[in-house]
Amino acid sequence: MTARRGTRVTLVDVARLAGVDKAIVSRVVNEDPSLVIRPDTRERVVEAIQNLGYRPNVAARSLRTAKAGTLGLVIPDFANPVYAEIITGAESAALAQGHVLVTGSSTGANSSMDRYLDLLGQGRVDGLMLASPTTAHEQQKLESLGLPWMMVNRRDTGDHHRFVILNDAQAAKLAVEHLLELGHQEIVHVAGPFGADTARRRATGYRQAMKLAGLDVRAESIARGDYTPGGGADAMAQLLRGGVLSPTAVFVANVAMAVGVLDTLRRNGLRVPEDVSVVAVHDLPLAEHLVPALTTVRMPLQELGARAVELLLASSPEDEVAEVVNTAMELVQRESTAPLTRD
Amino acid sequence: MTARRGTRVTLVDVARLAGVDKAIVSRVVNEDPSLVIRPDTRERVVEAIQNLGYRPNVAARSLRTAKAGTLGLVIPDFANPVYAEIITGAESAALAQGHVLVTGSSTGANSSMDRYLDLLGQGRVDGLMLASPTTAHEQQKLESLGLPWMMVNRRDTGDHHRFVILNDAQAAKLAVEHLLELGHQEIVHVAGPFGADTARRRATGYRQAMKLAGLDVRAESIARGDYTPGGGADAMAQLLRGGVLSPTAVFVANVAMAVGVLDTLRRNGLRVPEDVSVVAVHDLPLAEHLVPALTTVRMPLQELGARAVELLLASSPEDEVAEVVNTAMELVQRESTAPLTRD
DNA sequence: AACCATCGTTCAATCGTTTGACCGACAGTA
DNA sequence: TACTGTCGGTCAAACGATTGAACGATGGTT
Repeated sequence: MTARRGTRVTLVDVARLAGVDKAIVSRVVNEDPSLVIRPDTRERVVEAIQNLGYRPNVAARSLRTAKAGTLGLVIPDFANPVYAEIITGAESAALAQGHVLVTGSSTGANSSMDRYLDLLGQGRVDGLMLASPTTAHEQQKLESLGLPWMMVNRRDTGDHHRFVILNDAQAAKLAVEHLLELGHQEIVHVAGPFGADTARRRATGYRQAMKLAGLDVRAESIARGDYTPGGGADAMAQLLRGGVLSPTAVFVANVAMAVGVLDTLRRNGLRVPEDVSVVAVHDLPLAEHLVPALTTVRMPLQELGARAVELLLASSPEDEVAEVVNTAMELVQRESTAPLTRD
Repeated sequence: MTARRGTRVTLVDVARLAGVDKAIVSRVVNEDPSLVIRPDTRERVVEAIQNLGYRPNVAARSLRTAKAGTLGLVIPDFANPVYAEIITGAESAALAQGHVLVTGSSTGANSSMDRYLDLLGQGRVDGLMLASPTTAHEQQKLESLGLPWMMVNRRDTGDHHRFVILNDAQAAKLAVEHLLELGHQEIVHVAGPFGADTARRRATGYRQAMKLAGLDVRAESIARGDYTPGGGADAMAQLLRGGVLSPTAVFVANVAMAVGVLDTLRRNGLRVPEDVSVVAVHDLPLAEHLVPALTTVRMPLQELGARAVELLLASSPEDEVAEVVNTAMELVQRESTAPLTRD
């Protein structure tokens, strides 16, 4: 209640009011198990803390303990809703463990990755999660910070094993199996860019599911886009042009490209889902509002973020971290997929 | 180059290597203007810093200076792209001034606003920006922290004057004037929720623009939604039902509601833009991918975030802060608006 | 020759917590 | 009585950077 503005309340103030040494107060605050104390003394201390509105000073504590109580997360772009989900999951996991999450984007005007590493590598964070593409030079810098770090939703090509990813292949299989169940056989794939390992895994899942169903996948059945609407539109156009057989269904590697795919189909006079079914990975709010509403496979991105935090907090800089989060995925069926209708 | 893992390099290490006192090193690092030093000494110091890869310890510095070098931003939800823009702007402004931005959401599982204030009010941040709704109790708590703080894109009803907002009325006027220029007169408004002051200002702008054009605004010309697609759909349905005259154009208070508005219009057999034109505030990536692509008024949200940071860093807890960011807004014309065609 | 100013640098207190070491009082035991 | 062991605390040294004050050397002035 007594919240004096301006004056910071310290351990000493509390100790004085409670008539004990500050060491006692510190141990009470931190619930030191080695502390033996009379109940009434503890009472006095707790009361004094309440009365003065004492809050431990983070800087002093960090200085002493060499722990910041903070984790860093670097993402490419705040506007991408995929990262929003990762952030949300990471944030609440961090909070649950008494840590604060600092999220930075690596593409801002003056916020290069390098700049961030400089800022964060001074004891400001206890660990770092990277959902952004990272150069070898940056990785080296990371190593030199002596912090635990890991890639999130991204598996790097180096010899490091420090990542948490999702089961993208499984998601792709779910999507393709849905199309198969609807009777489709001419299923093409709009894949993600070469550099993205999520794209690679989704393509693999597509191939596996097709193979399992006894269907061929020819080179012309796959076109690569860059995870943007424009890229998706182009890739779809290419598939329509090149194919000998006309596809009755499309599996798209992400929702952004699906937007372009829908557009290309519409421009070519193809109705969705009457003429062509479309399904994409992963479910985003946007998917519901497209016309037609998009069928998707929802991936556990929040859990990915949360798991990353847990692993980070439990690891040393030297530890290997390699995990595939295998929480169940869910097919979200909307208007863009329908049973095959033979003309 | 010499980046020893594990061992932290301190001022003393640098001082020893350079053969000077640590005070000198500190002053060199901080570019203390009162420092007089021989060029060759400075050289030695700088070199030692480089060689050891010295980075000042933030905790120690914070403890001594009572500054954290960090600003806090609390938003309701990371998934909302409106906040993504504010974050981006705030982040790069903060970085430009050598500060780190900590962004937290107030709606997460265990991340109530209260919890955040607890975590941040321990010297972890030098100031706080709130883009979330705030209770009186929370505001009181804020005051007791003795930090400078302000509301962002939200003006509170209290007697405080601590906010940065945009010129929402002006945005609304731009939108309505666009419709007027296209020849529309029966222009209705799907407004935002009662609690949101942005909604109030946009409604005011709508009224002003109509009045300026010599047009009446009757009560039935405005319906309130809750800034969600569902709310927009309902509000539009209400406008179609209640009105004596059928509207030829709709001004929608945000893009999320516009999604629902488009849906309701479609379900009622009205084509956009042939039968009804639709324009919304503010421009989001999503707007481009709706069918039809949505005409919007782009607001300077990044600048809002940036300006908030600047004002925060330049203010004391006692200062009043009340600013309307007046950067030019822009009408982004797409497919959802067209000239009035008289049947 | 004594004095003073300036330059370039060192000294040392301080920020608020944490934590191992230490210590007096009291009870139980031999 | 002397000794040992717990209980309930106190003491003080860190952690690393900042910053006002002090200080020795040098050169110039009178």
